[in-house]
Amino acid sequence: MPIAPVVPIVQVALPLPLPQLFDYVCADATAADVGRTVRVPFGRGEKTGLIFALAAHSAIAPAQLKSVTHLQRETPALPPDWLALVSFTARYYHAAIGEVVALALPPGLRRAEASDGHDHDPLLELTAAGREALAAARRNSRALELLRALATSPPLRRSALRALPAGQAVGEALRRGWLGSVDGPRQPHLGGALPALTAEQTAVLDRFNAAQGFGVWLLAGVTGSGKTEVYLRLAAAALAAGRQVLMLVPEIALTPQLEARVEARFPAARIVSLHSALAEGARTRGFVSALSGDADIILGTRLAVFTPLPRPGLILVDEEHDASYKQQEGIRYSARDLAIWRARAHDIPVVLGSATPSLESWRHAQSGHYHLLRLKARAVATTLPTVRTVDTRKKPLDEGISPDLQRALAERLARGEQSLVFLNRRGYAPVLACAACGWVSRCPHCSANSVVHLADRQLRCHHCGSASAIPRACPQCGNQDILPFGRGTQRVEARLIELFPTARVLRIDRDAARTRRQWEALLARIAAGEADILVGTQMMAKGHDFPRLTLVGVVGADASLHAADFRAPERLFQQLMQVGGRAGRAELPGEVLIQTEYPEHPLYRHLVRQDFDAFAHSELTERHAAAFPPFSHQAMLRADAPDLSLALDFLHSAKQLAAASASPAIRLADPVPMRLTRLARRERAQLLLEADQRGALQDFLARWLEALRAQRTHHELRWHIDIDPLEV
DNA sequence: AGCACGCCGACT
DNA sequence: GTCGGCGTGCTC
Repeated sequence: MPIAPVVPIVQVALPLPLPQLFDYVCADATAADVGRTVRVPFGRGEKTGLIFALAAHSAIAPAQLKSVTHLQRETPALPPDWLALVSFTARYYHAAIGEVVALALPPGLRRAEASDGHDHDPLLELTAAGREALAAARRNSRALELLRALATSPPLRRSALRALPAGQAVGEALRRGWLGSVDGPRQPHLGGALPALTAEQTAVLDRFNAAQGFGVWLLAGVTGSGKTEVYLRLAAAALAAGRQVLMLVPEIALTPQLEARVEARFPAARIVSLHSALAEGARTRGFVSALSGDADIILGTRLAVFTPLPRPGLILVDEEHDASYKQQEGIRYSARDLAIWRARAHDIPVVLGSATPSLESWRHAQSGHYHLLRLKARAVATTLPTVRTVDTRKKPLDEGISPDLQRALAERLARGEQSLVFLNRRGYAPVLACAACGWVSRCPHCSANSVVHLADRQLRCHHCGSASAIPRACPQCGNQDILPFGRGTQRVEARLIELFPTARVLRIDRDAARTRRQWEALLARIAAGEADILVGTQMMAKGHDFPRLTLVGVVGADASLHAADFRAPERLFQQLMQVGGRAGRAELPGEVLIQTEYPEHPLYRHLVRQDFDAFAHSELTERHAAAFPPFSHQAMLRADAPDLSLALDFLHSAKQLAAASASPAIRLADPVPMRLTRLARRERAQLLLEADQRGALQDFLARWLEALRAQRTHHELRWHIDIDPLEV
């Protein structure tokens, strides 16, 4: 009996919202091709997919199997651990595997062209000897050896320079005298005088260094305590061991300082920066350079968690509590949680850093699942800012500004110091209203008010972006006296200009800093001392140093105090700690004034004492009593449609379907309209699911969602599942 | 998701 | 008599 030749079958993930892999015949495929991209016929067209596995047989009838049209072998294959990360992401967030691939791969690798090989990594230009020399130098993490390797030959030198970030390469070339006396940036200092460590920092590093392999380390350090220095020391050790470092930051646009600091500290390391604002080519080059093992440090936003790391050593997650680690649309993954999963898979440490850890992480640190590292003192010779509340019930407010704040601002002005008035609401006023008939400026597409923007004479919806001119009279009754109610940054700015005519007032919000360039220009003006009083939203809260800023006034924080979301207090505390941390750096002591009508509120009392532990303890006690996360696990089924009833009907039927098969371990809430029910002409509703055990919830969801997907629904209805939702 | 096929209303 | 609405079903 003749033995049938075994034709290899490749199992391919395709960019479709379907859970399964697709089998294709690929005559010359070997195990080494797993993780490579392929061009395959699909339907009547063609698609690019990623080989996830090789198989000898397929469940699909042989006659129906098509053949791979092109197997891309130019770029290195994605390694098995990367495929495992993608598979896990698909499984955990209940997303289609091909869609996770599309999310995780940079645009340049999502298409596999028949090779003309015109797009390539600059490093590939290096000769074999050059690559070896670079790799050896990197393993030893010795800058001089790397430079020696660069200097061996002009072509090698040129290629190697191109492999460095532009500014750094110019600097290096200048140092080496390769460019003569061309004007360029100042020489980056190599190594040089490292900042001295505080006793706390030393203790933290010692504890970390005594451990090895996988571990989650929660680095809880107050603002200014030198968390970044700890990151850099940890990174240095990983680099010295020839390993790669993945460093995640919430928003790279807001952290050019960190980028510069990393580059200055590791001039010989290849640093790749990855974020969604990057051009397609640059993102792809960064990804490939990490994949090929050339990149040493990968600095990026949440999407960088999918960067392949052939020689992983350390993962850092800065500001781990930040909500921007959770994707809020499409596949709603948490980069912080995936970073932890990856660290476990690679058996390497992951460090979560924050001045105000998420209560999830804090609880894990309390229970011993994570190792807690603390930095309680500021690294520079300065005490923490003093924080006090201003009871606004007893004070006359002038456009929201209390006499206390006014006095404090005047003092700073007299001393030539900077102040920040923090108000997390942009625009002039949140609503325009008619006192005669009760008309208010509603967004025509959302269940929200349209915000008055006096600067460009518009009413704008902050949710859908729709805008219209400010009417001169009430559109409903013709009354001429329609008035803006409430206050935004523009209004406070305007009043501050009147109150302090000699002061230079600068507003910093998303309207003033629409682009990264505008934002950097504003930062430069602040740094150059061109502003006395800053009026800013939460943009101002994130990791920037303002050396001359000594006063932070918080206006209108009470609004978040009574929000329905159980995470609202956590967010408010984090935000106020963070913005308060802007006050007082270097040798100037800082002061924080929080205007409130509830000075006795426990949240403010913890804030005044800057006692995160006590705040976390009281919040966790409440969460425990209510069986909220981190004491339970949640998933949210959301639906939206032109009609609310359509969305609610779907959720009700979904709940019925769930009740039929759910174990008592799964708690199903009732379908309810979302807080902002109407958004961009669609009505939204949600159904909350809870369980004490993550596994039970996951098992149930897998079955339930499969059944839900099999159901046909009204064509105008959209739905999605959100695992570990941040907003409930 | 696309993109077919497949049956019922207003037009050259 | 056709063009076209989107309901349903499949894609290795």
